[in-house]
Amino acid sequence: MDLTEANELIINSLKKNYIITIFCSCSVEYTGRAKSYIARGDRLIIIKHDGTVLVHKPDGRSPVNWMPSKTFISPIIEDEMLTIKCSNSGEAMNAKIFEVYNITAAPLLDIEQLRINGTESDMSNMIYANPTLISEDFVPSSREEQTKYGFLDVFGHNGKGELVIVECKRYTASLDAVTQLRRYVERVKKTRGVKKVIGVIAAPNISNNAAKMLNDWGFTYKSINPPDRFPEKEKSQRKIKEFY
Amino acid sequence: MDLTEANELIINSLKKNYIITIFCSCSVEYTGRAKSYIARGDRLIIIKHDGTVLVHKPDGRSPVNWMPSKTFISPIIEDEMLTIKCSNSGEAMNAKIFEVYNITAAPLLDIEQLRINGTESDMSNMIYANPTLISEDFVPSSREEQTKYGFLDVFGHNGKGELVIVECKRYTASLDAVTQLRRYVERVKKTRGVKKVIGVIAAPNISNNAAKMLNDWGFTYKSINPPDRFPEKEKSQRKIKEFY
DNA sequence: ATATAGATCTCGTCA
DNA sequence: TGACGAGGTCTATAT
Repeated sequence: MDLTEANELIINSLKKNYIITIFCSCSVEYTGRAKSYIARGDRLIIIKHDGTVLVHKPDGRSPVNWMPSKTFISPIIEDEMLTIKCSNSGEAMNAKIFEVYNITAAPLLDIEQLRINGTESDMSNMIYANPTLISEDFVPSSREEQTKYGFLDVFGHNGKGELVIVECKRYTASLDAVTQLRRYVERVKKTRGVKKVIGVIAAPNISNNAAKMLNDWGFTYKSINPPDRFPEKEKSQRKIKEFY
Repeated sequence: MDLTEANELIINSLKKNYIITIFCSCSVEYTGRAKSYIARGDRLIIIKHDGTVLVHKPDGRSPVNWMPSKTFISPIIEDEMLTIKCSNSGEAMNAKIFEVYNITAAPLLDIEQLRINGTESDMSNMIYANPTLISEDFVPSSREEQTKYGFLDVFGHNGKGELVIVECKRYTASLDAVTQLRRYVERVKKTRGVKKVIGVIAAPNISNNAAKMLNDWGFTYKSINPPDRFPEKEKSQRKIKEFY
């Protein structure tokens, strides 16, 4: 397709707030949070009506380059190339198009929103509703709340005056999860001025190193699967006991 | 476009390993790592030759639904709808297409790879090459290495026999950054059997809470801008001294 | 606007 | 293959 023709089509489609897909050969340079460059190759460029721009290689899940919504987009013919100039406050991306194979533009209407479950939030709700998943004596008092101690997945006590903090993870709990729990436990200890706070990791699995660190810090692990997931494969089940 | 015709076009394009874009009205259900559903709306579906599938709403940077590469894709006419059935080990996504506005399919060839700089890795390299950025007496001995102590951004000593660990962050250092540093410091202390290890956060900014935690743990903060970035705005500069 | 933490995170790397 | 950490992460939420 002729580049001048392509340029006009893009400009008209931008005016109409169409979503635009461009099959083309292009190079892309980016400056902003980092700097990047990719030499000429065949790619798919997507321009959305909110100013989002995506550049996709022929494979891979993630765009090789992109600009977030509210980006200012101005296509221009320059040096016999069609350059899509994109900029916002602090970032700039230029896609230099050498050849256009196809342009499609259309208005798309979508007022629906994704409904999802099986998230970490659902997991903490499940635990809140079924506290015996943690222990027989666990009494939850808040869930997923920005308390003055910070954001705690599930917070409560054990009926003996000891506070309990549960940190949920949907997958294998890592060192990060344990340090996170530790941070929460210490904050509550400090704020409440108590010596003992029970810290619990609730996750389907826990990594070897994380389990060791958990043990070092006197926390406990409870194997819990998040709701609405495929059952874990047996081989990936870890036995927490082996670490004690 | 007729759904049967669309179905055949998709099947043929899949056989040829083309990248396929579908402007359509569809609903999408997903089961796997979570469960999700989005009701009928206009969307752009992208199928790549490596088995990646993306479903994009008319706005927003991220796909509303997706399947990773190596997904098995089988389009089928069912109940007067064109369903794109996608599955791999553990996940399944079905896009039920009610109406097709446009299908474009083409072979794209791209052998180029993105070259990028200004990452955290570049930042640790910069510090390694210019140790006085941290302090006058800092002597780095390794950078970004998976040592037996774990992954350390920059590791060295101060010439007085005291070990120094530098954790780099490209943006405002958060509580997470401090807990991470703390984990590294303790690991090195334990492994080397020394009482004192100097922990340093190198970042352009640090959050208020992170600075307090840093102070509590006796670590230090050094304001350093990562290379190849736009200069920080003055207003966003934090004064570390106010926390001490 | 900043801070915080999750995500169907994705992606690379290294043991 | 799992573990670990970065990312131009993105996104939502709370302050």
